Amino acid sequence: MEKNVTTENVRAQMRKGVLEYCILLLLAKEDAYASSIISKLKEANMIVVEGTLYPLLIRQKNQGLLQYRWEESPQGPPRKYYAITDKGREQLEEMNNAWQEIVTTIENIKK
Amino acid sequence: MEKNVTTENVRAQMRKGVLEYCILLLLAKEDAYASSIISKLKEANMIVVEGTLYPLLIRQKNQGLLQYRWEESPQGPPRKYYAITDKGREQLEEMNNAWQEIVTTIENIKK
DNA sequence: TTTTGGTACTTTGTCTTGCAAGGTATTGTT
DNA sequence: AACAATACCTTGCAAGACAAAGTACCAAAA
Repeated sequence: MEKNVTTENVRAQMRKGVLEYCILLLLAKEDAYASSIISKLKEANMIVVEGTLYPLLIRQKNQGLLQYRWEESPQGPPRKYYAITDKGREQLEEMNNAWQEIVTTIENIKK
Repeated sequence: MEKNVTTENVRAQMRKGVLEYCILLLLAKEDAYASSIISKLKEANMIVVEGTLYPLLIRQKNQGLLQYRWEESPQGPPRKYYAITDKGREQLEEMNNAWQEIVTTIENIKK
């Protein structure tokens, strides 16, 4: 079944708006490093690539929503584990509200 | 309770991803001109300004999703009424699916 | 010990898009 | 004529997503 380019664009654009939200949701459950975040999001159908994620993590860290620590990897270079901060959890609550609002708004417009 | 700048940004970003979707949803119900679209979206809590909407309508028209006709206004200059096309309705279906997927994805990530 | 392959992090350049701000045009009222 | 209200449109800037290319580390094979 051909999912044409336009269709992919539609999905991509919608994903953009919730990407930061997804990152915080994931990190609220457990610490993770960039590559593992990409895998997890992929599993959940939310495609992200490195060039998107790395700058995004840095932005969120600079905003004080995240912090990180280096950890040895069983194989390969060390990993930069990100953890959500208290401020990040506050922001996450805002995002939960914002998300709920958007969902409601769409439902209203559909009526 | 102060809704700070950050909070507004969070909402704004989420809205972005679904703006085009909202336009098509509205126009699928009835034809409308730009100013009225802005009012309707505002009512539904989805703030859009002219500088965003006009280029967006033009893009959607250029993609063949919309068409327009001029109509006299009871007062003031003529209005450019936009109507959704068949192609637009196809696209809208895609967007309905995409939206549903995103909602499901978020729910999955929350688990 | 050099090479290869896998893992991970980072940066650069391009393109799209949202938006503030300013502009143009039409009509009716003062 | 001047003004106010309604509409439409454009410009310039900034943010962000992503492809692509680059850097670095480690272990195992050659």
